[in-house]
Amino acid sequence: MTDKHDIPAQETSAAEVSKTTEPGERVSRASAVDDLVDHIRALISEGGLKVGDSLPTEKELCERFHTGRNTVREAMRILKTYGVVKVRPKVGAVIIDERMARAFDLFSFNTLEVSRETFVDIQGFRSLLEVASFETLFDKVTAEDIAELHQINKEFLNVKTAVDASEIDFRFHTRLVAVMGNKAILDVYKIMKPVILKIMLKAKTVQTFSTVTYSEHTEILDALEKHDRAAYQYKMKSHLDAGFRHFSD
Amino acid sequence: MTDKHDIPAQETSAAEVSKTTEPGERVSRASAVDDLVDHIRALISEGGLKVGDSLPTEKELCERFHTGRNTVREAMRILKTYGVVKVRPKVGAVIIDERMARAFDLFSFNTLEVSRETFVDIQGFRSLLEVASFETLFDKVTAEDIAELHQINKEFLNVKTAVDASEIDFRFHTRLVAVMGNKAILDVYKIMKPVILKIMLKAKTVQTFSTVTYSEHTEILDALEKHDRAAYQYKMKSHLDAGFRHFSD
DNA sequence: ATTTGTTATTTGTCCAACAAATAGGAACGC
DNA sequence: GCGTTCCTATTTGTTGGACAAATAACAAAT
Repeated sequence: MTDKHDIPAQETSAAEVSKTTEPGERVSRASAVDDLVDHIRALISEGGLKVGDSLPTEKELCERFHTGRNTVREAMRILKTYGVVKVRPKVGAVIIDERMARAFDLFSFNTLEVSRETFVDIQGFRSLLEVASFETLFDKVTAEDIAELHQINKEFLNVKTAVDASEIDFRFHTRLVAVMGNKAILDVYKIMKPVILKIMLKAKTVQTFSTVTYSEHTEILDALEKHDRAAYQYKMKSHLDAGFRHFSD
Repeated sequence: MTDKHDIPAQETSAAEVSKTTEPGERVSRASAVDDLVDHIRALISEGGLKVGDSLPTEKELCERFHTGRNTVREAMRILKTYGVVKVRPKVGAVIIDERMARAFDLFSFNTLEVSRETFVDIQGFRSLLEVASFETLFDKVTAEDIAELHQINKEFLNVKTAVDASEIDFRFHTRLVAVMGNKAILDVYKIMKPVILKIMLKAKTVQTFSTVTYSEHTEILDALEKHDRAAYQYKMKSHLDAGFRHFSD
């Protein structure tokens, strides 16, 4: 159920009427808190507020949107959790942008194991971004890209822990995705980082990284450099599929 | 390791003491809400709770952790925002794992004033998700998918405004992406909705929707049904490229 | 068996009060 | 003038209580 505010859902039909009968007031379909979050977001966008600017105080928000302070506080709690505002007593709420950090926090949350479905979906996504994208990749890749990728790959050879190795592995794949020159795709890839790291770690030991992974990467780069579509697709696909071998649950 | 949800707040010096002096009670450095979030997280991991299991009611949490209900509610609001629990009246809080969707949400905050670069990137992304994905699409598509897609497409014929038409257009493409059965991909597609709608609206009038767009969709579906790769890629690619024709800025 | 209505429980919202933190100014001393 | 200390007003943090809204579980009626 789409109980969240992730879907704008215009729904301009003014069927029900606001109880407060304030002229020009929006009709609320969702909860008061979710409505308020939308209002505050609008306040930020339409007011052109930037990082460092202040939001109105809780009391002012209560008055402006005709709502209780607890509702305001729950809305602010959402924005705080999103990493969009930072609140301190007396000084109030100032706008920040720590969303990327928050995205990573979500999965360092050890309380919940990442589900197998999420793993499967993410690997499918990667397959699209790294295998099926070969057309764009071949189109845009430069000699500098290849050189940098080789550079990153070399770091496998003198790495100590599996965690460090998985970081390098991720850097390699991120750099590859970056070749496409598409910021939206790159951002999405970065958001998936925590899960991708878990996949990489689960599948490999340090030895594996410095031998198998290293040579697979090399083969992938060779195919990329030669614009050998069949080879690239085959190598990259089996490279990604390797992440699944160590799944049992 | 960012220990807190808000501000790390290093300050490990245990200068202050708990005022309640309850024996065995933890000394709280952070806020009551953050403490409670930690407690609930501990409750989840130590209790081995999985997706689908229920958490105690708000009242029980109040009693168990000696805190007020508003504090409990703010803590639950954090967990809800993390996508870790889903709360419904009467039923209470049930553990879920929607963290990936929430992570993608974070990044969907800038919907106002999209730059041309963003437009280009999003269209490139769509091209990957809808054109380059043909392998997966052909693999997973069913007769029901095709039927539903035709159903959605038919709605173009009796639509009044361009805004309504663009909604249908988006539904069509979303349903197509859903064929892949990958939740992560679908979530990403959904957060791109505001930008995609703008692209669709900018490129078309109502007439265009009910004629050109409708027939292009039909051709795409035919190619999809026949598993005609070349035709599908060509039709879909030119369909998406059409969105660019009306750009001038 | 299905529908309809009732009830008890749980979450949603609002209010009022007080505690804790602190920015900003006042008073003071040098 | 300049810095320090103290005070105060403002703002957020927490709690408890009250009522509304939603709804699962059950009972009653058809």
